[in-house]
Amino acid sequence: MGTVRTGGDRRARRRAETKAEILRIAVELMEAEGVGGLTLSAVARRMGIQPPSLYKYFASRHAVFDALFAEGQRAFLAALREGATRAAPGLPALHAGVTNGLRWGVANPALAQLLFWRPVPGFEPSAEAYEPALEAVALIGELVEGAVRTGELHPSAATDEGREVLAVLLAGVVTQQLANEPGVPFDEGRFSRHTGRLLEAFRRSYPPSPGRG
Amino acid sequence: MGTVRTGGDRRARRRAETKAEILRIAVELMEAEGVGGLTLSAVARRMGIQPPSLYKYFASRHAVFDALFAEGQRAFLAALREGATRAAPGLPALHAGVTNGLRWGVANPALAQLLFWRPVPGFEPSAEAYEPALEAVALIGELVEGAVRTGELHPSAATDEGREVLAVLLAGVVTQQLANEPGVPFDEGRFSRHTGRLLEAFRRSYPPSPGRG
DNA sequence: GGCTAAGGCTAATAGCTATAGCTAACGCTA
DNA sequence: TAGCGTTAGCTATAGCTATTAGCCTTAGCC
Repeated sequence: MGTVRTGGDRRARRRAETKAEILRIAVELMEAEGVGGLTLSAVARRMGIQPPSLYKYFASRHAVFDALFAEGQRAFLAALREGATRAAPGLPALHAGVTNGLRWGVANPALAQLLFWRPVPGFEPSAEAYEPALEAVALIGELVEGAVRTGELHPSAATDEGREVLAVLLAGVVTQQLANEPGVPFDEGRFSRHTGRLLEAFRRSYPPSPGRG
Repeated sequence: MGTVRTGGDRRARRRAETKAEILRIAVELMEAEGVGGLTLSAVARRMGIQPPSLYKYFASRHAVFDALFAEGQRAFLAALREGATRAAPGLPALHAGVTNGLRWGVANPALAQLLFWRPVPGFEPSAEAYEPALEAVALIGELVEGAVRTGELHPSAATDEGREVLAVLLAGVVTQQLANEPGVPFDEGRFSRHTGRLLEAFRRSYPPSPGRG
């Protein structure tokens, strides 16, 4: 069927640029109107084209959300990684990674809501989009294990239990901050400013020498 | 301008019943389709009437959400109170109240999402609907103060900081449980089952005799 | 028992997603 | 550089949605 396209350089680049522009505008609108309030019509208006033209780039509104979910997961994972590698291995890396992840979440409320809540009825991320989420979970697990290896946390921190408790803390910070003080930066947030305190409580819940907690 | 209706017994009761039925069906649909996915058309279909007829009972879709928000807040507050009064004053009351509140949240996912997240674009609860939320915050504050008075928590727990940290823990449990394991009951939830552990961590963060934590 | 208002209806508007099918021009390939 | 296929736009349309306007019947209060 037809010629196999090997080159397609310029066209492919234009197409990728347009897709990126659609996603960029979508995020802007989601931050203004709410994640579930995104309409393709509004995106098209902003771009100066007609709504059906968007379907040349994304198969459906859900496909746009899926691309945003994937983009968000990758960015969140990158934030975790970047924070973790900036600090010394062990507890400092865990602390810095998680804090940088939360910082990203507060700075990117629309994408963060897409990742942590279920704001779009009927939307479920595809397996590909969800893959970096698994990586993020794995990375956090490794960071906890690192702190166990350095003797800063009890080994029981690196179990399902420990990871789940940590996940609750992270989700709690992002949720409260985004739900109650949208737009307020991380360092000034009435809830996000307790991140350090909460991680400290986590540490104290898994003291390296058992029996002293 | 017309006659002032003082009686209106039967009519008023029928009307109240119909409004309650609308809200009941709305909750059912929200649990099935997602909170933001509620449509008045679906409610009307389920009731066997035409969509415009619903406007005799609620001024708009947002008004339905407002009524649900108010109902949810009252129920959540009641759950907190009921749990708290069942246990001994002090830390047990705080523990029991908060746990019962979370239990309500997990058992009522649609209403809980409406209270804790922002799932409906453009919807902001009215002042009346929000009033019980302030009461709930006040009640939790009183429970913390109670535990301070009994010497089970450090006085600093009864500050904005302590209340905010507690709020993060509660929001975290509900968020993770509802987002990742919808439908799973409280006692079996991968996240909700850590409620006790998290409250214990909170307690340990505010030990009565300072300097030992 | 009569009148009023409640509570249903249909019709119509405007906005949404999504599909179908048309057309012009972009840019790859020969 | 000429040709041609694909792309990326368009309009029209179907089938949803919320919401308003206006009609009409009947329940039930006084």
